[in-house]
Amino acid sequence: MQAQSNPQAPFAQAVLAWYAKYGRKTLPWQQNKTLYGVWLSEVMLQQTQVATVIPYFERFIKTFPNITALADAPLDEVLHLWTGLGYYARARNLHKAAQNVRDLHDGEFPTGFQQVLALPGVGQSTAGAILSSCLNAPYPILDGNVKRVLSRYFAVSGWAGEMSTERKLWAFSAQVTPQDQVADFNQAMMDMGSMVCTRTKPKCDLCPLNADCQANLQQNQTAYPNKKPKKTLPQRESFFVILAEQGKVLLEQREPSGIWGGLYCFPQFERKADALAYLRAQGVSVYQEWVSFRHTFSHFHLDIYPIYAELNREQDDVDRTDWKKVQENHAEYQSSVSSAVKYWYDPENPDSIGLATPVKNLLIEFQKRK
DNA sequence: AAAGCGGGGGA
DNA sequence: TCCCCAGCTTT
Repeated sequence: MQAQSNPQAPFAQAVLAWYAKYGRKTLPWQQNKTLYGVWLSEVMLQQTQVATVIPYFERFIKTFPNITALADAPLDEVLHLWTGLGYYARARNLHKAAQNVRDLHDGEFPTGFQQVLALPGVGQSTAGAILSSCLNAPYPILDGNVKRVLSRYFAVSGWAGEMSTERKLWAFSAQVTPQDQVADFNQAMMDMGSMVCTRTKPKCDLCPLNADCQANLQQNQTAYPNKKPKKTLPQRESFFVILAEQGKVLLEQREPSGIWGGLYCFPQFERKADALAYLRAQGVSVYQEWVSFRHTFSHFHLDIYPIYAELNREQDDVDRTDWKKVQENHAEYQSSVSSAVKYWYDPENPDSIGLATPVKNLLIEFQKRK
């Protein structure tokens, strides 16, 4: 989809005039713009607000100054730097995309819309955002901020998760996007969405579009965009076994896809009896139950019950086949983190691996109690 | 406690 | 083509 309006359109004029006065112009990825940096920032900004992204972006650029450096890095290192940002599939796709650019595009980030769109983790809006921001290419975008501005301005009814509503919003975005100054225009739309056309208490008196905004004229701004139909989330529970020995903690790497894919976690059990059976198999009879807490995903609540136990190898003579395997895997880890299934993590001397937020917090709790 | 936020992948 | 999935921050 290409932008359709002419550059003199009043909508774009008003938005660009607002941007000149109030828009964001000093974000880290707006300085010395490169396709690599803008792509990285756009992927981070999916599902995540600007203020949260900034420190992560700075660390990434410092560690991986160019896309080849990112492609050549171990995935564990990428997930490590992503720890806390959430939606870890984004990090796996980012790494894969960097390798595609290295292997298929000679290490140069592509400039054609279809080539950019083909990169894993890049959809229509992100591709448009990258090429418009860096090259002023006239592609419309449709992130959450733009959706809010447009659905209010045009009084679009229907939840944006429905295809028909999504199509309407894309058509409106294409209609209002000018042919010139697209980088500033798209940035302005995102800035207006986050600074003026906010979800609650929109500052319509400061909005350059207030005279023609349907929602403002009707004084029912917060009716748009229509809310997602809500359903009660199912709840599950999980018992996290925090097994310690000599200040180190046993972690396992999760499957490459699904929840917390590729991240390292404590051994997990759906039932308490299974967690205790596991401990018995390790020759452990004494354990502590730490206070449970809830971690909420988009589709379910997870009630986490941490069970802490210490292993003391000197005192027990139980033959532990599993234990030997752990030791072997630990030895293997010395040469390559990614081949490790299980290993002993030393919080005093942490490795570059990805950790889910509850795991990271429990490791902090573990250190506090030591 | 609830809402919000882009894209991948499988039905 | 549609529907389901995912993790954290903000309100």
